[in-house]
Amino acid sequence: MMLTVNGEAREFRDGMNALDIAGEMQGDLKKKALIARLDGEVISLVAPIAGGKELEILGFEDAAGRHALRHTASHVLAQAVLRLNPKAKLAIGPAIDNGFYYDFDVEEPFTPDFLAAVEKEMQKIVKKNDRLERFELPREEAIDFVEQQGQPYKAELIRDLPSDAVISFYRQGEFTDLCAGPHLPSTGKVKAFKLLSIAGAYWRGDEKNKMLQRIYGTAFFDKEELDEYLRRMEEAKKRDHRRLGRELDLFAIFDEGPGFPFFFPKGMVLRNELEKYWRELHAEHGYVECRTPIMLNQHLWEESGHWDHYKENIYSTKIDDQTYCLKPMNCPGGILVYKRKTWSYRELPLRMGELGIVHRHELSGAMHGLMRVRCFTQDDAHLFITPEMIKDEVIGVHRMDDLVYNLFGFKYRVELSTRPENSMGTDEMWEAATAGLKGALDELGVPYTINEGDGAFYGPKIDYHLEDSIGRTWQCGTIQLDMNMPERFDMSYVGPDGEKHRPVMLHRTIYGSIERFIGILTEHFAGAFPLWLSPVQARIMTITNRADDAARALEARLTAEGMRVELDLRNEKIGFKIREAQMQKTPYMLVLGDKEAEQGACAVRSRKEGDLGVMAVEDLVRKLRAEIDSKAL
RNA sequence: GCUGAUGUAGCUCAGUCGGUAGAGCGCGUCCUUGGUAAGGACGAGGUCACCGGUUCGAAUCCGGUCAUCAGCUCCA
Repeated sequence: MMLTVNGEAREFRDGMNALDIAGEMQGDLKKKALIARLDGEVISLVAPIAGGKELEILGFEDAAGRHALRHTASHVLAQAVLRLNPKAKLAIGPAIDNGFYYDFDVEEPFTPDFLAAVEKEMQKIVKKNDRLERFELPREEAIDFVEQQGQPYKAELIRDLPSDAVISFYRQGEFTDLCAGPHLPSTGKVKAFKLLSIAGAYWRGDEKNKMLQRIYGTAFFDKEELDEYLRRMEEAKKRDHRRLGRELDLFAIFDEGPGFPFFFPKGMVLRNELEKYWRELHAEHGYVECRTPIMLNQHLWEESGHWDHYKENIYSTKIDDQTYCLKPMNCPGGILVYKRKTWSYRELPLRMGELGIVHRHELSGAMHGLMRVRCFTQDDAHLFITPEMIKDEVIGVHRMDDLVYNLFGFKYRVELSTRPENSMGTDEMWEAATAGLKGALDELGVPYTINEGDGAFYGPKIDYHLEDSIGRTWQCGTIQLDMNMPERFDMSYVGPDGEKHRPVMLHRTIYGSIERFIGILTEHFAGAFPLWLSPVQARIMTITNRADDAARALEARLTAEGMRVELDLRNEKIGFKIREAQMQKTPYMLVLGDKEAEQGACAVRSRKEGDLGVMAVEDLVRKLRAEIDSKAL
């Protein structure tokens, strides 16, 4: 059998699998090379390989290798659970980004003690180092096989596979699981693993289904990697915005208002700076701004379709026999602003922004610090455009998104969300709208994934996702193309032909919500915000009270420049004052002793670079001014 | 909303078998006037989340409620 291995043609015996081949090649391969790719696709090492194919032997460092490791770890987990609880029903157990999980249907929920016992049992399985063997069964035999094992969820999975699907199983010791692979060759390779948590999860991710018990874990090829990962997770917890919000005195959420965040004076500086930048940016890009009421008559929400599609999330109250709703979205208000007059095509595009406060009654379990709240400010905008303008306007909005995310040094991921089940409008509208967004993304050459059925009820959308400190992603920016609201509200503009035409609406945000964005920013910078955003930009501290007057003069000078300065005249040692300012992530610490007071200078310390030496006050002002104005990171 | 865990001082946490609470940091007063990440002494501060039950007696045991955390579902 001729096979091209790692780009080189080689002769092998018929019936060999990737593992055998890797074994024969041991001489020129690293011991770790145990994952393979066949004709570009990652395969199980124990799958048989025919001649005339391209085989690439990969190292464990490869992402596919880690994926196989974690998938094998999830099988070991399931095997261990079955040993301790033979009645457990297995659902699914995939590898995920940083680990793996397995879902079980059990009579009694798992306890932390059980988790520890499972981990011990897993160690036994790893020690035994059983080989994983792959085999295939025809559909009916496969169903019989899993039913004999008392695994109804597996039978359901097989029944839902397409009729031409290959149904494969992996066996290790006494345990066999339905699985497409690939896997590591034996359980002994799962050396460094840890079970992390227990959680509930609905069967097939549908809340109408039974809630199963999920065990999360992670696995690495060696102990050092695992320890390093666990250490990084611990470190990441220190960046948690809920913790930093309290430590840096920025914001908090109290029991008295679940999901309703409070912003303290320092947190308000962040908000105000973000809003100030937002207004400047939008003015530059041809936007105007409006403001619409927080509370509006229910009739408006019925007309917009929100009442039909979103009422579980709407807060409402009766006023003089009429029901009023706290707005969950800004668009109907914006539409009323649009409809106040007749528009000419000459006036379009109309780009109208609004920092709009919305209230949504989110499920209690969904709340998460500032990331998921019940009251937030969207940096919203509605673009009223002609159909011909769609592509250019979407591209224009994307460029603003890109500009803003780059300003903060964010990496972002783009998703295109298509028509959901519970939506309004015609197929034609949805197709046209989706094609419009797609066309813009393709023209921009932006990589994106498609999120089937996740659009807004009135139109498809492009979403921008940003990462938090532990790698969870949150949707921030969005561009939603809407041909439904203009129809429902009978909106129009007068075209060159003197006739009325239907405009198209673009709903969009860049920050998404000021609250969520501040949460992401706080974690991204670990509280050490760039100078232009820092709630306190400099802290002036004296060595003895003989420098107090000079310190006050310096404070006055910097304040006159519009800089945010704190004064620390306390009778404390300079080391202590520095420590506190450093822990508060103060960008600049300005130290004044006898020397500096005499010279009209100050000793400058940067939180990043440490002591920068003595600087004349006017030089300092210029330095800070330049850094603030450049919005440098 | 669902599954599990948690709730003690402003913060981080002890509190054994049921006998009405403790530390460190922070805060206040005083001493110390010092050169780039913690100077010292003394002091104040708690309806042990809330409601109910068991008990002679509950931070502790039981039930309920609320909130938080990790997920699921849903979403900016």
